[in-house]
Amino acid sequence: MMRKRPYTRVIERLRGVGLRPTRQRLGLARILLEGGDRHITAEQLHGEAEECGLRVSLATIYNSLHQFTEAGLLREVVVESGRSYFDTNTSDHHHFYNEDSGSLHDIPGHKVSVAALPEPPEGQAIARVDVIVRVKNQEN
Amino acid sequence: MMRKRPYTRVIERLRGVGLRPTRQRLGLARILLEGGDRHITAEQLHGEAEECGLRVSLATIYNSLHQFTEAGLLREVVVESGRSYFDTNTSDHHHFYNEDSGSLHDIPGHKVSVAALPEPPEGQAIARVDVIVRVKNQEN
DNA sequence: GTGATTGCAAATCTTTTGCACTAAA
DNA sequence: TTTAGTGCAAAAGATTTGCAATCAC
Repeated sequence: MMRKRPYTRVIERLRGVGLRPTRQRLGLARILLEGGDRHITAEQLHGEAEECGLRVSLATIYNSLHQFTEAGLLREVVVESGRSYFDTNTSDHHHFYNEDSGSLHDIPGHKVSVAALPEPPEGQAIARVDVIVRVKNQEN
Repeated sequence: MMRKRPYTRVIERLRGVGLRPTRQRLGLARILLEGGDRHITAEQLHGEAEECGLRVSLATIYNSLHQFTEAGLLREVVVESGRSYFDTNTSDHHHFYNEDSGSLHDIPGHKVSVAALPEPPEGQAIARVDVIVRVKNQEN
């Protein structure tokens, strides 16, 4: 009833992190930020954009994913060389990664405790701690 | 004094995991297994092989790295999409990864404790838990 | 011998780049 | 306007593949 300008929230969100809300960024942000938590590759996002009727080149997909990540709207998850996943859940958490299927699932941060980390080498500061629990199907 | 056949140990090691000790595999195994603990890429290993006067194609480097990993002689460490590191230390441990320099350092397994892991999803078993402590140079 | 292994070159796949064109402010 | 953003096509890497030649046993 009150939504005269339906995407106001996403537009504000982009502006808030210093990104001009172009048609492409707006469309991608809606796909990424309005669904629930998910893990997506550049190629998948490209496919979803097309399904939504949004015309975006792969180059722009990559640009946007990196800009969103830099801005803190996404988080990059590296579990497999040669393919990057982007996680729409930016809160403190870790991952289950199934090496057979390639599927990723969140583990809430409070479910894992990493204790007694050693000090990082001189002149370096911890940016993040990633815990990846690699699982396999029991059949194999 | 007693070493009539100098590479016997490496040959046995390869045979032990079911790999025929060819000239290439033997040379690579010596580079990889006889130095201390290290993290190496396919390209780096290729370079070192050449320095040692060992002629090996990149295809064989990749084949060998994967065969050695499968056999438990190496461990693959994924910290960055688009580049694989192979770790000659196969004991229980984790890693510091410097995102500025790309350098990897071991953290002994007993220095980190991961507590209270949730059960993996139905029908799946934990294969390994990787902890990657991402650090950055303080200047940046 | 003969089956495993290798090398080469081409192919594949993901990601990045350069630059002319387009659009947001 | 004018500067940021986009698309395209080409380039760049890393890794894989197909297949004939070679090697270990």
